[in-house]
Amino acid sequence: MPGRGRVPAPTAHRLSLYLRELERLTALDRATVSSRQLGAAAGAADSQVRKDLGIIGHVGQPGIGYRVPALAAAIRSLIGVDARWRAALVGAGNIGRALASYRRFQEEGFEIVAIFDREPSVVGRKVAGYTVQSMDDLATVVEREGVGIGIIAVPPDGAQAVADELVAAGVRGILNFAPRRLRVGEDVPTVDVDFRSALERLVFEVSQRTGGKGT
Amino acid sequence: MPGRGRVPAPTAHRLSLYLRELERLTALDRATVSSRQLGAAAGAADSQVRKDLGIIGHVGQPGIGYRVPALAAAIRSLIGVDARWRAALVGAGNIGRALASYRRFQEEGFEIVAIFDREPSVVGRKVAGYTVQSMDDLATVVEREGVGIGIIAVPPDGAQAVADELVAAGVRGILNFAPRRLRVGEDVPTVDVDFRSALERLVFEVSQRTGGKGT
DNA sequence: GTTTGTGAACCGTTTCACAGCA
DNA sequence: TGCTGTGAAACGGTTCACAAAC
Repeated sequence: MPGRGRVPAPTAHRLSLYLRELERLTALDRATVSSRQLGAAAGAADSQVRKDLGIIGHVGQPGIGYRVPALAAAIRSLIGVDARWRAALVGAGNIGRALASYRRFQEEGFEIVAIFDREPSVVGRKVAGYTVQSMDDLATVVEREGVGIGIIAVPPDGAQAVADELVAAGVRGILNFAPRRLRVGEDVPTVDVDFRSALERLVFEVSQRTGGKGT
Repeated sequence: MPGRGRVPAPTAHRLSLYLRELERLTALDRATVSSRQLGAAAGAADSQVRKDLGIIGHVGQPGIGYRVPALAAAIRSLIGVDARWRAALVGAGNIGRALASYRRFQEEGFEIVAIFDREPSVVGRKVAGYTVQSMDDLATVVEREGVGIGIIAVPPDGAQAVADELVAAGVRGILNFAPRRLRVGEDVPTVDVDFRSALERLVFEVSQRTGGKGT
């Protein structure tokens, strides 16, 4: 597997979408896919798909396409989801509870091993089968359980403090659901998921498209 | 307000982040911001911020910066969130329930007016103060309540059918939480929010950064 | 001195086009 | 014929640099 060079961010995002489609095709017992089909599922041109997959190496067969299981395995290996990842979730509010119950994570090699909350009245409560723990135990649990990823699902004002604690505890990456940009070291990647921003982007598109506003 | 030209997608996204920061500054009673401050809050260069805000017109004052309330109002107007937007939520599962309870939406001019679910056993149940309605009533409610936005929070296999029904009912844009690309008409914009894809992007970054996988 | 607004240069991704292979 | 792999061209967003304004 050659091509250990820099992978552009847009490509990384699309690889994830290709994998999603490959898993669907696996369930349907399809043996091969063309770059065109893959592109349709990810909203990309076929030439784009071939460029993206080029970083993996020569995995396609001219005239045939890509072998579904082999390509899925190659992408998983490249992304790093062929290994198991253990995550700590901070925040037992609405979003935190939904994430804790979200089956799809577990199915894909991600495992939430513990839930934390700053609020004393919430600590000790049962949430989706987990007992909410105190932030005081964060560092201990991260080390003992070998947690690699922190998930932040707390209100914006508390997000930075939680991020600092997660980094100090030894987490290697953060998934942030709080609508606030986190300041962390260069060596700790952060990915933001912001519902409101997504909704605003949508409303903007709608307004541009139809001119009118509201409703 | 000139500059009614095409707005690049990355710019639209950043405008939303600028607005987020402007609201924070408003709460702090700050009168002005510089492009540098705004950039820090959105992860962009100061020159980038000035270019982005350039589409609004001459809103900044050299030597001073941008007036917080005026800029916030200008961005809101540009995005279209100065008007109220009514949304219909489809899917009363984990994510749907979290979204229904998510206060931040309501605060910002977005209002979920009804929740629907295909599952008969769920219809009629109370969720976050709403009574879950049958999909049969979708078109009626969309028209009667003047719903402009559809939110999809159902499993992937049902997403496309729901999208079709929403479009047929007259929705003007779709916020999609299902991990599946939707095929809808060009005139109905779609914005995807995909947790798993976000997690995979994060894991990829971590793997690249540290070389190692897992944990 | 500080900070905006903007044309120009820069850079990286996307698209094109076609040779090569099944 | 169908489809991949890949240089080369095209495109569009980002960064630079500086004149103008406060």
